[in-house]
Amino acid sequence: MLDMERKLKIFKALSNQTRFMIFKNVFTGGYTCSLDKVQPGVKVNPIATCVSTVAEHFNFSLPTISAHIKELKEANIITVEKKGNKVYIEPNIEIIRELAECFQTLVTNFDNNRELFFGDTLSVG
Amino acid sequence: MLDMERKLKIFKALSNQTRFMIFKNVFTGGYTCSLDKVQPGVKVNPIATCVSTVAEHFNFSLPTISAHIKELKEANIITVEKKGNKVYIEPNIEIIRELAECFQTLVTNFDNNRELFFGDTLSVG
DNA sequence: ATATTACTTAGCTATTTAGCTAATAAGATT
DNA sequence: AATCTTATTAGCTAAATAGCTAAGTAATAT
Repeated sequence: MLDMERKLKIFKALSNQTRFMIFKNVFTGGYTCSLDKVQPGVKVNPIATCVSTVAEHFNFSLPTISAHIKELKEANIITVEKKGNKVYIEPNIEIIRELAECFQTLVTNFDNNRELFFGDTLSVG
Repeated sequence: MLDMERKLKIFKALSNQTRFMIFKNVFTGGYTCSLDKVQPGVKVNPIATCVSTVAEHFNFSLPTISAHIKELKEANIITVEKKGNKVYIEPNIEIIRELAECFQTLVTNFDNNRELFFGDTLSVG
């Protein structure tokens, strides 16, 4: 389970527009890093593979993007893997899955408690 | 649907420990504001009903807590209602529900895309 | 009418953040 | 070996943030 500290880090990481966009970019851009393992040579959506490639999509300096990626990594919502010269980036889907579950649990518990207390359901306006 | 700006505000609101704890407090503390409407006089879990009551649970000044509550409100994850002297606070469950759905969609799409591309499923290690 | 309660606003300070450039490190290429 | 590519680190600045106290507003109670 994600403890509070981890959640705070994730929220902080995603609270900045630049980092949010980088995350989106990494998440939707492709998983060349994975692909390399499975089908070497196959290149799809090479948008978000490495730091400088990500940086090309932003009007910020490479060190700025690098620092943001570091923060996303420390929040554990992306993983990075150095291969030779480059740092390959992947979304950490398991953490996002956990986060989704956290929010879902919150909502479900709320609904259940409400039903228990008031004896109504959400469908009843 | 929550656009990026709204999401950024929510993440920012939840990225600070004090605000996170206030949110937790409000979320789990009780919904006296709602109860007042339904069953006037019934008091349950009066922990998070109003600003000063929330503030009692923190070692920060009332203005500090007030400002945090304002930010949670502007992120739209709580609602506030002034009744006479007091400001009653409730969690905005619908926004949390939307957020849960966003994350769930992200995860589901990821899994589907992966299956489409690689022809495997998550259960296959 | 006055005092009290509940909350917000104003104005301040210390700290953190997000950006930059320049310098450094470490592979890859020639 | 020398150079180029990729990325990080260091050191800087402007702006934002999170806390505070004091003062102000508005409703309630005396």
